Amino acid sequence: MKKILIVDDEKDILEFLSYNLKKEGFSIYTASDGLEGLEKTKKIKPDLIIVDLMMPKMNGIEMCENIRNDKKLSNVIILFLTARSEDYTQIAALDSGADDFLKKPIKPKLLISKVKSIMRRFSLNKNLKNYIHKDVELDIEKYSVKIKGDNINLARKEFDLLKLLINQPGKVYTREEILNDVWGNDIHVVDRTIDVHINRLRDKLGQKFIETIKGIGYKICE
Amino acid sequence: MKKILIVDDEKDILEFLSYNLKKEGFSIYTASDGLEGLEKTKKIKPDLIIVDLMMPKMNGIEMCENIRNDKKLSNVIILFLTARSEDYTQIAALDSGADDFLKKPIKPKLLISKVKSIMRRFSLNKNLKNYIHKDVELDIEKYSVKIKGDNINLARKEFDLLKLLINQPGKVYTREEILNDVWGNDIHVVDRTIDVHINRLRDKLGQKFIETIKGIGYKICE
DNA sequence: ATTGAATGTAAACAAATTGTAAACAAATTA
DNA sequence: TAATTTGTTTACAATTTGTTTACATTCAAT
Repeated sequence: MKKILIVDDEKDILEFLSYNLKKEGFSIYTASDGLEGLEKTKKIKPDLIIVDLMMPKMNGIEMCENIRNDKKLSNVIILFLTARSEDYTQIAALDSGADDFLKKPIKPKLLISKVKSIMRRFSLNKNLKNYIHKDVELDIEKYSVKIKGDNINLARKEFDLLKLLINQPGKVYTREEILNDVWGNDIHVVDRTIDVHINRLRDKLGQKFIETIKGIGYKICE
Repeated sequence: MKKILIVDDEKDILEFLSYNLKKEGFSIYTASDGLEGLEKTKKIKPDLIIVDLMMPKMNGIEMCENIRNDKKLSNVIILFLTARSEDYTQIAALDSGADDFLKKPIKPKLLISKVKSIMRRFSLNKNLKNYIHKDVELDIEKYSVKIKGDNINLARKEFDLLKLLINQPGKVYTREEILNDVWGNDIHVVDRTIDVHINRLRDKLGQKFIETIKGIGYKICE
């Protein structure tokens, strides 16, 4: 399910947006200033961020620039929320890396329509994703994995497994989740097979990269 | 160079947009109604289409739907031009597959900014005429390939295959992608045929130019 | 410390994928 | 038409990848 982070200091707007987007089946997260927004972005890794231009602590443009400068977050789509319609503001925002605009007052239908449109556009390019965690860098499109900049070779299952785990470092993935995601629909393998692949990943990525949670599953160390 | 097709029935606007976008180094093509726009889209395969909502013969929304329903054209970006700002118009347009809006009156700076922003997001280099990677040089129009300046002879299928792969060195192309792109619509070949052509390309370009990603496909080494 | 279940790990085996040469078919050119 | 080039299929070898198994080790609960 697509995750949307909404960042605004006005509670009314947060609630209004949350309500309307939840109704459409998105997972909604909120933050009330730029700093919090930045933190949550790192933590949650939303697909889309809707952010108010004018906020205390860190405004939308600064937040946007921060996000765009972080390789790990560079895939997210950013939608600006603004009452202002002056050109210079729009240009400043575009240069900071925003993908689109929503002007206040926001009308629900238009909101949904825009969000869906931009999501659709995004899903066309979804293979461009990169994951970076510690020394390990994963490029989905190139099917390549680097450690400290050096390419290493992973077999397909190893790659898929790593791709899943690195999606959310720190999160424990159960054997069931792993089987469902990496092996797919009709699973005809013993679940010890996972252990073997984890073992091979450890050989290649270092012993401390993946942690075992006994009785549950595996996770990538934060 | 990026190609932009502008479709509008008002001459003033065509000229205004052409002037401003040419100045930025884009190749500009124009059409004055939806039908002509559709034809030129098929012929020119622009990177971006700027199209007026209200036009004679075929309006922007119809044209947009036609384009989105054509698989070969579905990658093009569509930017709507509208004087109206009523929500229902925008929604209809977004649903028909438009990617963004420009509202009249258009301000030059905002126009350039938006076009560049949207181009950046879709920078896939699809319609380039020449590709150069390492020692290999490809001229699409001449159908010729040079290695270190010396011409070599590639069969048509080999050329098409190389053209696809060299589009994005480093990106892995799956067998499916390759079949769809090189063999086209009704594919009547076994996918091992790809391997044979890859093999022949390797004989001609050197063994290290194309890399196999086992279980996935092939890519050109960066 | 003991116990037992869970996990680590190496090795054996099975399955899948690709490289490659050769044969043949189809298309193109002389 | 014949000769040549190009495209496709096939078969088999080589290699890589995936899975299972067996035994060793670890860890947490008792």
